[in-house]
Amino acid sequence: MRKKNFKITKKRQHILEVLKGTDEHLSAEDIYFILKRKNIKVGLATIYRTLDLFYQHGIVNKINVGDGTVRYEYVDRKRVHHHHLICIKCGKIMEYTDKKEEEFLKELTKRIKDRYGFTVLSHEIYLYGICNECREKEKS
Amino acid sequence: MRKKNFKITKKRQHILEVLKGTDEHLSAEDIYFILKRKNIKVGLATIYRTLDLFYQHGIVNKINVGDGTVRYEYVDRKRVHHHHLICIKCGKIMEYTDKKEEEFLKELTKRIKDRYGFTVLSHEIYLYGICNECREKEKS
DNA sequence: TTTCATGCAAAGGTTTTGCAGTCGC
DNA sequence: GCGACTGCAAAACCTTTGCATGAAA
Repeated sequence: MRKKNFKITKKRQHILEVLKGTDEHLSAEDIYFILKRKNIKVGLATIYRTLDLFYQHGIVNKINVGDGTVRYEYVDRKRVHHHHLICIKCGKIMEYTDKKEEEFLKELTKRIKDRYGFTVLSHEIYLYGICNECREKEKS
Repeated sequence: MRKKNFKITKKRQHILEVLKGTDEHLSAEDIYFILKRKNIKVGLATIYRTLDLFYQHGIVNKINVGDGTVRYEYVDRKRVHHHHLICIKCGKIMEYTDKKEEEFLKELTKRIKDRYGFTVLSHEIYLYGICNECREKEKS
């Protein structure tokens, strides 16, 4: 997995650490400011380049909820596969897991292959709606 | 559905027609050039504004496959609900439908509500992989 | 005739790129 | 020392906005 010509530098480690240490879905700019607050100076361009590198190597996932930025999350191989809930009121992104979904997707992949000749390699599911907090607020 | 202060102009009709007349998933720029080729001159800004208007009124869906643009598709109420297959080689976007998926999503919506208190209102599923044509090409 | 729609150009926000300097191995 | 990494600033890109003009009801 680790191609040659791929150096593990301090700055890259810092970026990875930020991603590992949060359950939020961060944009490049988010990471830039988080590091800045810790007095770690990394240029935005470097962050973009590093995130792309990580993505090419399967170290992070891209999340695209249509808010004008690409967000990233660390791929933790010890965790169950998950998907995302996006609140259309406050924009919060949450993760969910569902056992039956895994089974379903496995079957779906097979059906897609049979019907369309398309080989599914990965999937993204986004569920849009109203989160608990926003629903409570609306009541009042 | 049709709010007041919403005029049906020639240009808006042209834009809608383009969307109705294709099974591709078009960006604002795509639409701009398609109209241009037909000698119909509509400014890009107008297309963006119109697409947003259509979106607000549920006339079109947004598709976000992470290629740096937002794409749109006409919401045909006579068609079954569908989701998208995206080829990671050629970038082609295809649609698929799956009866069992509909059932599954209905159940999933209920489980999400029970477990997370999150009310699902809509969903997007993107399956990434290799399309038939690209797989054939790879063989050779 | 009043209100909304449009075009143009400018601005906005995010991401990428060129290049000179720096660091890791 | 060489090749890869970084920062900065500029550029590229997609999308939005302000404003004067034009079209629709």
